[in-house]
Amino acid sequence: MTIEPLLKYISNYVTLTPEEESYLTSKVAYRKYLKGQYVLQQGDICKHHCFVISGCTKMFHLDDHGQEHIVLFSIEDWWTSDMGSFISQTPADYNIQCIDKTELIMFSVDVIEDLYAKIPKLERLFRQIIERAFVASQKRIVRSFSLSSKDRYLYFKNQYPKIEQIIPQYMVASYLGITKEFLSKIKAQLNAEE
Amino acid sequence: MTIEPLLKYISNYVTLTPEEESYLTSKVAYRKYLKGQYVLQQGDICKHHCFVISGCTKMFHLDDHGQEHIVLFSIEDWWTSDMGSFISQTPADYNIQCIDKTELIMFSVDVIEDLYAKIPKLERLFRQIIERAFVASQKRIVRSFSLSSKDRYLYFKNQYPKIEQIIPQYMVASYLGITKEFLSKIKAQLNAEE
DNA sequence: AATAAATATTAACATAGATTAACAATTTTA
DNA sequence: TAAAATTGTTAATCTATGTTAATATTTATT
Repeated sequence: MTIEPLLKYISNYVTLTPEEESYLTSKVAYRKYLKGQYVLQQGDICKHHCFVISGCTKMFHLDDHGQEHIVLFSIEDWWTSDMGSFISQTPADYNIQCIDKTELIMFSVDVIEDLYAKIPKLERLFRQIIERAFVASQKRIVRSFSLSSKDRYLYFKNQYPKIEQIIPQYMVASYLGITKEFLSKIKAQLNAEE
Repeated sequence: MTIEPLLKYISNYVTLTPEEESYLTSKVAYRKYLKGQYVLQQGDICKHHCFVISGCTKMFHLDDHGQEHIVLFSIEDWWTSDMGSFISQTPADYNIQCIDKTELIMFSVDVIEDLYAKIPKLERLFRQIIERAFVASQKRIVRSFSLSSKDRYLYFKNQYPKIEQIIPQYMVASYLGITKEFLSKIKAQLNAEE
């Protein structure tokens, strides 16, 4: 069954009864996207919080100069949504686009609220997931101020080796907040070092 | 009563019964700090999640070169803690220091878990608070990549006018990720503009 | 009020990283 | 397999911001 990876993911943190599992399964939506398709566009309302079954998405903001700033990559077992837009149902700041053929499990606002009410364990789990995402986000801010571009690249490489394999290099540059040309230079320099 | 501002803050979001309010009150700790005192030091375990009643704190990371990177200012009605350290009881990445005489309401790990269990409304509220903090943190990452230092300063000034009044300028610079000298230059330039 | 401590400014010079533009390599499509 | 499209590299030049150091201003202490 396609939803299996989500149930397995959840079971790492909390134990659901068979009834709870089938209730959850009955409520969420499964959807396949092709490479290049948008799950969300900046300005639209984010209707779903999504769990990635397979594939890869990027979430990015398009600034006034038409520049893309990648905020988040999501691969299997991770989540994606414009949380700000989702929780207040206001226009999104971010685009979410599939970098590969991607399978998602989608939680609508109503469904997620219903699940919180019916299965409090899930509210607890989602709180903990957000807490960890928040911690990671704050750490990224500190790294962006305290590390050089080279060190941020090395950190990324080390932290997300899987992601580096599957995305083009210019997206890594965007995630790191540098130009693709400068990342090229950094890599050349790293190669020269040994 | 010193805890009143916390109850008032909570009442903006959820309605507690008088029993719940007094249970909450019986569980949390109130503490006064003097200017300069540390609530938490990098490397220690963060024992409390704190609500600011009055005063101001800064949370910052000290990097390998001894440089201070300010992650967060907290004034009245806001929260402070090293969330990563608090939730997993591991050594803190951040220092929390009082910039002024500061009054805090402190939630220990045990207390907060007990409150979540006894008053699920509070778990919901805390989830929502974290969600908003996470959204704000992600937006700050995007600003740090898409805006110039000048524009980040203008954003800060506009967003946190109260904080700018009470802290020295070199801390604003640290929060923005620039040197105090460069912030001076930016301000001189802004003054020259009109 | 006088001194000391903390904070802010200014200017000369240095550098990480951006920009531009041309080209090279790889991947996709015909 | 060839052409087109996408991705990556290199090098010259430019710019935002950092560094250093001297000085000025404000605030706290005696």
